[in-house]
Amino acid sequence: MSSTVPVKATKISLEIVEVLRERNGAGVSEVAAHVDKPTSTVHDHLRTLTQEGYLVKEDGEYYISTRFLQLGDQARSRKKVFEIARPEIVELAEETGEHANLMIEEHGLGVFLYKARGIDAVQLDTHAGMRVPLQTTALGKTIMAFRPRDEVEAILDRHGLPKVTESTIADRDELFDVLDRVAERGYAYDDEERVKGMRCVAAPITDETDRAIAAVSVSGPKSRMQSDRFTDEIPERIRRCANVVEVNLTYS
Amino acid sequence: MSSTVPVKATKISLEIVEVLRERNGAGVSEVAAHVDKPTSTVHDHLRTLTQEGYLVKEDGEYYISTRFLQLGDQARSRKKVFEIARPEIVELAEETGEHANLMIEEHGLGVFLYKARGIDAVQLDTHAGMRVPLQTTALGKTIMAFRPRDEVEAILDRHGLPKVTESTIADRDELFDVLDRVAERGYAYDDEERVKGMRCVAAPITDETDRAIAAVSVSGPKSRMQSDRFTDEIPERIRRCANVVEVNLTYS
DNA sequence: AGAGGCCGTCCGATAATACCGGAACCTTTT
DNA sequence: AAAAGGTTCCGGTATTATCGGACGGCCTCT
Repeated sequence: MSSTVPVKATKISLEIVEVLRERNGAGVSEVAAHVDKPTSTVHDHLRTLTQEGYLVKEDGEYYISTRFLQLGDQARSRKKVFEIARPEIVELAEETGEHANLMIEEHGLGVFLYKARGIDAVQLDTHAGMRVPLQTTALGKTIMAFRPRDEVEAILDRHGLPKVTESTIADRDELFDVLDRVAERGYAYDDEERVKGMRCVAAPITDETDRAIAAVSVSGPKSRMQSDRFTDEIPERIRRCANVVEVNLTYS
Repeated sequence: MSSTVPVKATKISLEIVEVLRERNGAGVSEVAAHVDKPTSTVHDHLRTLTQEGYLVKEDGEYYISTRFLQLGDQARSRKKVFEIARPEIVELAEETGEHANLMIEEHGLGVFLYKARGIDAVQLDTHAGMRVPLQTTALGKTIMAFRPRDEVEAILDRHGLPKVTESTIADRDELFDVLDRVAERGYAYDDEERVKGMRCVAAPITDETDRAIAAVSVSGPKSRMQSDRFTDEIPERIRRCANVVEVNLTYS
């Protein structure tokens, strides 16, 4: 479980940063409790990270600093698919009035690269950079559906199939059945599998070899995601979006 | 110079990340040359950071991963001023057609929190999270102008007054003269002090005690930033924007 | 106002481990 | 084919991260 790394001190620092993110700021002993280390050790790390400018200390609590903004921004901008897909995602959100998202896979997890909000979009817990198990979203499922089977198996071995809501797919065989259908159809659904009351349609963005490099989606409340709109209109619109991005990717 | 920290290994890891950011990806020996450490050591750190998901390795080169996106996003969203100012900044950009920016101070440096592009906006090197010495921008100058003098002195002691272009203020007394005028007037100018050919107007966002917590600006090419527009119209518009944000900040 | 508890910070000894040289390995070049 | 340049692996050693303990500040409760 606790994978061994060459530089343990770095790992601890990163774990501390992660705790600060989860808790949205914390004091020394609070962090210490969560990483299971003495306060003196945690204090050493917090001090180091603060001195280097990666944390800020505000009235006794440590917080993530905006130093990470530059890093995150660069990591994202490096992805050609982001730069090309962004305007299309914005348009998708405007036309549908719902949330439109862009996801990539990284280290076996789904990463929300970008999110645009349409006029009717409900408040949602997704935010840029969020990581989720691939099989819990329509986005992730389309990505898996357009990847070689052994690669998908390797990802599942690494991250398992955690159950997020009652409807999350938790069985490996069942998942592969679903993926087969997604591959045939060309788009995937998510019916309250990650968030209760929310439905989602996603289509892959593939390269020349038909391998998924990203996925786009539209998601909204179940009440609005029904009948023709859910089964034809939106899938059609999303596939068109994905296609435009694919074409623009090849000419750049 | 090389400040001493409690956990040196963490510092080295962070330096390596910084090198990868600057170079936008690099191999082991390339990084090793820049941090002045043997390749074996650098390799240990790169391996650790990659295993923990903060870097990705693509055909022999290491890159910053989108893991940082989540961290940066959270650091920014935590700032009330960002959430409140963002829509105003967008409007500012739309109305003027130029670049509109939001800056805060962190660890004695100016941090671009948000940037909106108007229809006429020229391509610029600013991006979210970018850090600059305060005195090199109109934004930074307004922030300093609305901070107590001893605090400004401390910042200057820490970061000095690096010269970026020929017109950058490099003298401490001269800077304080400028800051005094800015404090009187309520807004600051930047005439090619950071980027050749670019002019900028900025106004502070202050709290109840008249201390600057952020600054907003509009920047554009010298050709369009002249006469009345530069001396009255834009300053007036920016101050109004800053004011709206200030009011909204107190009621939240 | 005083006492007690909690939390953050500092210090120093020691055991752990980060560091680095060197060797093996892989890939590309000539 | 072999050399060059890069990356990865390995293990000894000296550095250093770690952690217990002590100090001091702050808030709370009596």
